[in-house]
Amino acid sequence: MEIKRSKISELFTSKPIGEKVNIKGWVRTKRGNRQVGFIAVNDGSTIKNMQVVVDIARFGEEALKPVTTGACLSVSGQLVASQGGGQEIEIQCENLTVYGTADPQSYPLQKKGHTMEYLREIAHLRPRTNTFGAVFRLRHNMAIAIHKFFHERGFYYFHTPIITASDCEGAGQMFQVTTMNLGEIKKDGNGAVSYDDDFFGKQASLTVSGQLEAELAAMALGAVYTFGPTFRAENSNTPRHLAEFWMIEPEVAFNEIEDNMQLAEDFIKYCVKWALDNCYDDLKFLNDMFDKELIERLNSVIKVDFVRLTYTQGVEILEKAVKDGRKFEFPIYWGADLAAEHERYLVEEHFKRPVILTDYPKEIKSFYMKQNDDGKTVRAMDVLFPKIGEIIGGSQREEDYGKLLRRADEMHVPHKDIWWYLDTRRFGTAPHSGFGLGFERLMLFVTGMSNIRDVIPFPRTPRNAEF
RNA sequence: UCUUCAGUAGCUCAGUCGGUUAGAGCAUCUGACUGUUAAUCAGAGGGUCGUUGGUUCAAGUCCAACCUGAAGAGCCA
Repeated sequence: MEIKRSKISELFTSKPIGEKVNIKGWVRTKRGNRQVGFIAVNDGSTIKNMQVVVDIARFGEEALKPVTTGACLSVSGQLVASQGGGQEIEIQCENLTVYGTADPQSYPLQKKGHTMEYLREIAHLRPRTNTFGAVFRLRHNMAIAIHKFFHERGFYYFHTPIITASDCEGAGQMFQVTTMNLGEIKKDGNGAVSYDDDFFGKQASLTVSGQLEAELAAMALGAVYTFGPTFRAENSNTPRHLAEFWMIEPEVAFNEIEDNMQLAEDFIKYCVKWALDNCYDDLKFLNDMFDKELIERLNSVIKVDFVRLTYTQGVEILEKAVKDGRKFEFPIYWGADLAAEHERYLVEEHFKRPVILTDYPKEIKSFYMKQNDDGKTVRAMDVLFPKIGEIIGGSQREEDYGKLLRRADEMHVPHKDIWWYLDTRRFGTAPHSGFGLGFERLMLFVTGMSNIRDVIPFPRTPRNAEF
């Protein structure tokens, strides 16, 4: 008789002791002696393994030969309270089918731990480890939390283009998109590449941000957010950068910078709380395995108020620290862009909690940010987090057509590339604000992982596009 | 892109002042064991010392270039 398959997570929740159940999953370990075998099976539904107990006398030693680490099984039997100490329940095996074997000589995952660097080389198999199972379950949950947060607040999920012909944000080097034969590129009279015959009839690239298009949507739908892939061709080799990453960009009409800050703070707290409420088993594993302060840090972030101060105040604190003998590698003065060491000092040493810095000098920020009356600063905001630095960058946007135009000119953004963006300031302009958050940066914080390549299934970095 | 560190068995690493046949733990295989918890115990097999070139009587070890990985910095999210 066929028994309906249960997910292991369901069995651990409902614990139908005495019932006949069926599970399907992959072998993590096998132990035992001549009389009895113990198989730990994981099906991805939870970090917990189901222990399957096999009476060797009944099945024969040969039957267990193909049951090795990595093999895929279907197991039926009675769910019983475990006689051993390591787990609450287990399955007394009555029927065992091997769907797929995994040759132990060549299967790259062993029972013992591996380094993250090694697991990156076998990214096709690393979801089968406890660590990456936990990370990817969390990744899913964070995506759900993001959509729930915005949906509950009346935001619309707005899809901005992946392929774009405008590079106006200046957010970084772009990947070019073309159908031209790179072996025979057509040049014009001046030796410049001619895009007339290219697919779009002009130069096109992968998006570095959906912000400008999200602003268009905010000017109609009121409150929107994007959540999609983003591409940067920067040669950045750090544990915090990817060439392909996912970004969340809310944009809200009538929000001033203060509303924007509140939204950012509420948003992060909502996501962190979601993880604590819905992924505790996985967090506990990551906490015990990699980062002993993870859960404590997550709990603390949802409790404290983020510090809010202006760039000018931040620089004053840093200047005072220097006067008191604190050494920094880079000089600090009003007008300087803050280096990572400066941000870290403010967050980790001075305030010891998340910090939102606002009102930066206009020279070090983008053309679209709203200018303050002092003529020197813009209504930018960066949310700085312990361990990972800048997790959010945002601003109130310049809604004044004339001021925006002047700023675009000063920063050499051609009008012809952003005529559609400028139009929003000509037709029914409104104060509005928004921010961008790198999804994998949030993942770093929530999982406690230390390298961004370990919070995305298949990382894209310079010289690496395997899988 | 810059700086620093690393690359030796399937994995994680040791290898002293350049000198005999390159070692360990885990994994794998064989055997033992009446309920194991990263099971335990005994034994066995397993090496292009990242690549190329150089110095030397002699190179895993010294030098150079390159490749790969990591950390920090820059750029940013």
